[in-house]
Amino acid sequence: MVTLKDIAERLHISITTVSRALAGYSDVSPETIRLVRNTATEMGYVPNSIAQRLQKKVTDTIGVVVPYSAKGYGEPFFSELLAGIGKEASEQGLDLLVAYAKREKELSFYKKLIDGRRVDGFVISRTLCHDERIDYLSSIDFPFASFGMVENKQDFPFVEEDSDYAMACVVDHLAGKGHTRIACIAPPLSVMFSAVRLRAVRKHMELIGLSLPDEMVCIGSFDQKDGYVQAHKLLDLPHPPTAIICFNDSIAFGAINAGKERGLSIGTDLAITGFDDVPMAELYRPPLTTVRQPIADIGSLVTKLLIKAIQEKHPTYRAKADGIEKMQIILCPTLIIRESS
Amino acid sequence: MVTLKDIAERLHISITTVSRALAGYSDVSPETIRLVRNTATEMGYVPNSIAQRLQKKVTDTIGVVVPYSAKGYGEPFFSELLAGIGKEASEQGLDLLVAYAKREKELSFYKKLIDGRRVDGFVISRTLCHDERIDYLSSIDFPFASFGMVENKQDFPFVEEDSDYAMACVVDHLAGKGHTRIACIAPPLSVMFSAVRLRAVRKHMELIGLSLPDEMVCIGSFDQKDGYVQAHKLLDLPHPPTAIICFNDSIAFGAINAGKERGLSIGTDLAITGFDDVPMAELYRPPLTTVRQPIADIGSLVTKLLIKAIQEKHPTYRAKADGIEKMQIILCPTLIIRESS
DNA sequence: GTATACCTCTAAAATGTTTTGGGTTTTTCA
DNA sequence: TGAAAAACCCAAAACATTTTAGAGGTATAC
Repeated sequence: MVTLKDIAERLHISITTVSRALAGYSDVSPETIRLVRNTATEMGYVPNSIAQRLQKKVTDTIGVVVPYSAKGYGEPFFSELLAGIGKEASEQGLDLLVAYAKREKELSFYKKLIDGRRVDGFVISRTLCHDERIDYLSSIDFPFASFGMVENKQDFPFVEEDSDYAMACVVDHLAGKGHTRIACIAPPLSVMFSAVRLRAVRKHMELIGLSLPDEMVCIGSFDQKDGYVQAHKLLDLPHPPTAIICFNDSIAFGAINAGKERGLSIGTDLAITGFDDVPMAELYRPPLTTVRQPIADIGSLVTKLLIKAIQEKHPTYRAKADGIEKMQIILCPTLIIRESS
Repeated sequence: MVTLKDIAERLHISITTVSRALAGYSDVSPETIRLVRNTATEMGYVPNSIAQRLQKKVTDTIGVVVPYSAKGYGEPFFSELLAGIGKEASEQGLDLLVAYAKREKELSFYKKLIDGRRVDGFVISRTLCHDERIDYLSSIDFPFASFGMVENKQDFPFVEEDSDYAMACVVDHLAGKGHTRIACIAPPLSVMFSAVRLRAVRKHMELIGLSLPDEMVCIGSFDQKDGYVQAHKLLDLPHPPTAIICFNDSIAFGAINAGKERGLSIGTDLAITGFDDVPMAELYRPPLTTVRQPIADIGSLVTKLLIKAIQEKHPTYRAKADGIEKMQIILCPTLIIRESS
């Protein structure tokens, strides 16, 4: 492996000059710069990134901790988000370090990566209303950006969707079809997006004169199986709903299956909506009415926010988040109406 | 941040001794070891992994390059595999570096990560019959392990499923239901698994006296949309098939949709089988008959193979692949019969 | 009583880079 | 012609660790 020293010896100049020539400092003559750069490429020089990192006290790496539970790994949500983050990182010349941690060990992974100086910052997703990751990272002033806000804190970089608007669209759409008994299937309300979406649904139903009684709100998990179970519960009620708002697409797929199993015609007898618009939504039968959130693009956006946050600590940071002004971004999602409603 | 030097100064001993005490060398007295370790934890010492890496010439990081095309990111296949790799890596104390590269830039990402000495080895997946990644890595003797073999080379670590057996099961199952006009929808045959599976299907059909004419073999892409298109093509034939073997689950979902659209009853009029058994397979309507490959577990297994390969270069490597003997592993998949056939 | 082995510790080198703080030569301008 | 300024270059320190090679002392063996 060829090093700066090798180049220096070959050209009979100092290592310093080689380093500065490659970096394009103005106190190196244009000739020398040209000469050094040519020899470097000719000799196949590639900087040793580890040595660079040791010296610069920067890792050029961003971290993502993906939680996993025993029952299953990759929810489509995380893989989409990861792809967006990874794409942006790769384009900016940053490495993406992914750690898979059991839920209960999650925070210790953040600590380990920070203490080992292995990442410059984190992308956080699926925030909780009170999120210990965010509390911890803010408390030690370590750079991060998140997809999702939290209940008690506002002064950190995040991307959030306008749930109020999204749910208003969904409720209006269903009410417009004549539905009055509308139910919800939600993940645990400790999860920020779940709490926010439920609040939004309730608010808009009341606004248009509908009520959302407690038995019409089912709290479960994130996945299809749970959507199936919760939908059956709802349909077992003495006055079952005619429309079910599911807080993500996986849940909605499960709910559709439950409805079908009871011989209901999804879209006419029973309306079902999702949230996210994962690729499968369009291709499911019937195709799912849902709220589009371009998750991969959001991943890129959060990454840009993170880069900006890191830059403020390291003004000479290699990656630049051009065109990013605000530290908090609220996206406006769109309702995609398909046959399930 | 506390360093070895800080500990050494506090205890009035040398940096060397601190280092060796923490590492548990036998030429440090038990007392000193105890003292040093206590002070280290008390002071909150965490080794600077970058400095360690520079010295040890090892990164404790494994790399995965995920290809993406313009139209879509995370196929379920990659996210499952990634989860398995990540889980294993995290358990072994290794970092997982994920790069997202456009197909045409894929090889250059490998080179970049190697030249920048950023990973100790790679996990490769979805091999091609002639795979330039494998050619390159073997040629420079850089450690890797793959999910999938290649046509012209046998002496590298890989995990492969027994396609011959799997396809024999599928063909027997369909033939047992009385199907004689059986078709295939396959990804490009330059992809190793696609070529191998097609060969296996053909072989077993001939073995039981059936033929697989050319018009019954559709070559397309990997995704649902393509499955849909190809299935329509097959059903447009003068003598359409009564069973379609899809070479992965996504393709099968698309084929099911195409069949439904024509008013065919999937499972009775038209049998459809998939491959992989992704979580959605069980939950699709109708549930998909498919070949189970535990992709996440395979990810872990390939990672273990990789660790073993790295160990052979660095006998002192931190991660150990215990219980891994062979360098090539052929897994026996199982046919999961559901309602789609 | 001397040689040997052993136990415990350490100074210095090495890893490959960037930065600091000059140093030397050449150019510019009065 | 002399002084100041500019242009170009470099030695050494620093980053935090591990390894090498050996020092100094005590215990063991003959």
